[in-house]
Amino acid sequence: VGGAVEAVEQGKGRAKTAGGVRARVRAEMITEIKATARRHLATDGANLSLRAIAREMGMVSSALYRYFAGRDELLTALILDAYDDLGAAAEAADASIARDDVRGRWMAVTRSLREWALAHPAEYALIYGSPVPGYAAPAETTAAALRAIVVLVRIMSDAAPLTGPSYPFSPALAAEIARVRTVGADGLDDAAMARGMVAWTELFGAISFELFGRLNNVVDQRAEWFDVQMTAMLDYIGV
Amino acid sequence: VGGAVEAVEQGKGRAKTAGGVRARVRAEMITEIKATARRHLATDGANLSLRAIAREMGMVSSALYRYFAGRDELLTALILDAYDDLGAAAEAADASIARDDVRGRWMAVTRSLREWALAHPAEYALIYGSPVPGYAAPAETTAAALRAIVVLVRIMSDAAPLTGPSYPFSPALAAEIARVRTVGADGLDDAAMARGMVAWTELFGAISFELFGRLNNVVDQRAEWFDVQMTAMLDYIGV
DNA sequence: TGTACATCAGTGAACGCGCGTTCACTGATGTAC
DNA sequence: TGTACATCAGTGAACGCGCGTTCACTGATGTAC
Repeated sequence: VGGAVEAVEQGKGRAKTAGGVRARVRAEMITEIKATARRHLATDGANLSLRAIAREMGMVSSALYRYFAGRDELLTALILDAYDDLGAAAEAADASIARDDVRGRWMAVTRSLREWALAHPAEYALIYGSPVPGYAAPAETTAAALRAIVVLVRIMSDAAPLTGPSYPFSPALAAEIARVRTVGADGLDDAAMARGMVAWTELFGAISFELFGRLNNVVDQRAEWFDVQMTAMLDYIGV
Repeated sequence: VGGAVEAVEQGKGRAKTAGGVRARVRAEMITEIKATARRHLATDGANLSLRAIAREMGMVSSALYRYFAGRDELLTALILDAYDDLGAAAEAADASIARDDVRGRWMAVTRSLREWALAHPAEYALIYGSPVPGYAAPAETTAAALRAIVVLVRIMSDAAPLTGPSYPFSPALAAEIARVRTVGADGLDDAAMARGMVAWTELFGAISFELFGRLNNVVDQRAEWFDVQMTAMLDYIGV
């Protein structure tokens, strides 16, 4: 398989390289199927129809089974892509700000998450909305969800030590909070990590409220309101 | 119509009262249809099927059209009921605590909202989850959504004056926040109202995280974690 | 009180769609000798 | 380099389902005189 790719690199279009071409065409087909699926997601929600995707691509629905074992596998691929894309947006936003400007990094990252969600509402709903009925997300998806969160945790970690309100936890809850810290924030104490989790909830709560219509007829100045909330969380965390 | 109901009250089962009986049977049918629909919501999500409901009730699907003009009208009825039920739970929780114990009232009400959501996950998803594809919620539903929120706002109002962090708002955002205040919190200033809206976001963000699986493999001590978050919000608001 | 008529609930068939998945197959492309 | 064989993408038909909504209808219940 790896050899086929090398053949493409060396062969410069000669017939011998066709094996590599086949692999590349296959990858492009998968990309196109997912792109078409994403477009359908936008109008039909998670009621993803393989037949509709095939129809739009001008092929017969059974052909899709060459690429995905079924509807659920396609859904899983879309979910993984969405987490990855969201995570990449967060990383790019973080990288664009000077390391020592931790507040600036927090605002840039949270804004980038909001903007990604606004630009990809259906994909956001897929990963942060109500669960798709009849679909059980495989374990790999929960790992993929970490990517964006790690960026946020690192920012907090870079700003440590943090001071702010703390609350008593049972040993069991304290252990769980400590476990969250292992994703990249060893420098934070339990109380700071807990405040970070409060902010995490506020962040996605705010994005979901906006996207799912909870702000309709309530707040129209949405970018500003989002910034207010995220600034409030910064202060609350103690950054 | 009102006369028919009176006839039932007076007639004590005689044949003449059959008109009132018809109206009551009709109301009972509507209740039963909605109850069946709610049960289906739990397994199939918002992909509510009129045929499946009719089948379970032992009737033919077209018979449902005697009671609801179509699928969307049934969905609307379920949404209105859900908001109402949620609001009633909040009001009951609030009423169970001494008036001057504002912190106790806040905790009782927010807990009751979480518990309602856990007991009615599908209905919660219907009103606070991702929008149902192809369904446009009529304006009446946004009014119904207020009931639970008014309870929270009143608690804050009863605790006024509140002190806490404040942020600069544009005049446009300030006007929107002022408008929110009119639902029953005239005693609050803009900054306090904004903090309340932050808490509102955190509250439903926390419930949604728990219900939609975002806490899986992260936090298992959920009731305690919820209390921590809601206590944090109380302090943040300044109650 | 008794009877003629109107209202209403529910039926059953039909229309015109949709779906995921399987299977035997054709024909093109890639591989091994 | 040329040829025989293997791989693979995509087809088209079929299976066995599902759905919302409309419509003419039957038969029971309620109403007006």
